[in-house]
Amino acid sequence: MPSDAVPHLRWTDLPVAALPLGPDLFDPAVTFTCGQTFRWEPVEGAWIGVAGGHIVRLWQEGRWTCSQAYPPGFDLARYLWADFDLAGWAAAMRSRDPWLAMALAAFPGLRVLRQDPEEMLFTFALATASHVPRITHMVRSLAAQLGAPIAWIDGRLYRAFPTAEALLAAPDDLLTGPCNLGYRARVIRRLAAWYCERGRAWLSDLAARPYAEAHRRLQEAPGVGPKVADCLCLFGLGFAEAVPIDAQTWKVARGLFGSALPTRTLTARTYRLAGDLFRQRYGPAAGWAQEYLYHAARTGRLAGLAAR
DNA sequence: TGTGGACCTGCGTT
DNA sequence: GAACGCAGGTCCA
Repeated sequence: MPSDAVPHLRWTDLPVAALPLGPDLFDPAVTFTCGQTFRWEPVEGAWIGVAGGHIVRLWQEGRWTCSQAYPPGFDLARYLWADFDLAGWAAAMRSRDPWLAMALAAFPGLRVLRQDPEEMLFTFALATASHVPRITHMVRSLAAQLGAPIAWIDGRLYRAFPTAEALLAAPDDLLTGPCNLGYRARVIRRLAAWYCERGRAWLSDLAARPYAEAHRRLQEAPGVGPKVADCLCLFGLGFAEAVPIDAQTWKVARGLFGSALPTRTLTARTYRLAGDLFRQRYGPAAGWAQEYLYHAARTGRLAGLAAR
C-alpha cells in the first residue's frame, strides 16, 4: 500500500484507555530500553511505538497507564503482561539472593513484554553478535524500508514491522546497505524462506505446547539457536520460564552457580544446565528474573558478582 | 561433547 | 582522531 493511501490522523482525535499500572508496576523507560523491544521512542512526555501492526502512544498519570492506539483493538494489558503479579512476585524473589534483590530494587517497574511472535523471530535472529544500539538501527531501518504503512499521525508516517514475505522479497543490497544487516542478511533471508513455507500457524501452535518442546522445535529453523529460541519463548510466546542465556547472562550464571557449570564456554549442554539452574532458583517465572539480572549486568550493577 | 574461527558493522574505550 | 576489542549467536570443522 502506498504511504499516501493510509489515513492522516491526530493524537488529539484518538480515544484514551487506562490500565491500573503505576510507576512501581510499570516503568516504560526501563521496560522499553532494556533490550527486549526496539521500536519505542520518548516523545513529549509520552512513549510512542509500533507493535503488532498497531501504533501505540502511552503515558502515566498517577496510578494509571493511559494509552491510545491505531488501528483500534490493541490489547495493551496483554502486551504489558498486566496479569503478571509483579509486586507479589518481586516480594517473594527478594529472599532468593542479594543479586536479584539488588536488581529488583534498582529497576522497579521493569516488565517483560508479550510481543508479536513473528516480529520476535526475525528481531532476535538478526540480533546475533550485536548490541542494543545497532539492533535498534537494524529493526527501525527494516521497518522504514520494508514495513507496510499504517497511518500518518501528526505529520509522521508509522510503518509495521516487515512481514516474512517482504523480508524474503527484499533485494540483498537493501538489507546489507541501508539496513546494515551485514552477514545477517543471508540468515534473515534463509529464515524468511523457511518460515513462509510454514506460516504463522506454526508459531501459534508452539505457544500451546510445553516450553521444552517449543524451545526444541524452534531450533529447527535456520538461524535459530538456543538463545534466540528462548528470546522467542519469553518475549513472543509468553513462556515465563524461558531463560535466554546470552554473553551477559552467562557471566551472571557463572557467578551464581560457579562449579555447577562445568565448562568455561557456553555449550549446548551447559546452556541447558544453566537454564535449569535459573529455573530451580527462581521458579516458574525465571525468565523475569533473567531480565532483571541481565539489565543489571548490562548496566554494570553486578560487577561484584562477575568477579567472583 | 567441547572448542575455535568466521561472519558484518559500529559503538565505546584506549 | 585513529585503532582496537567486542557485542543479547549460529554454524561448521
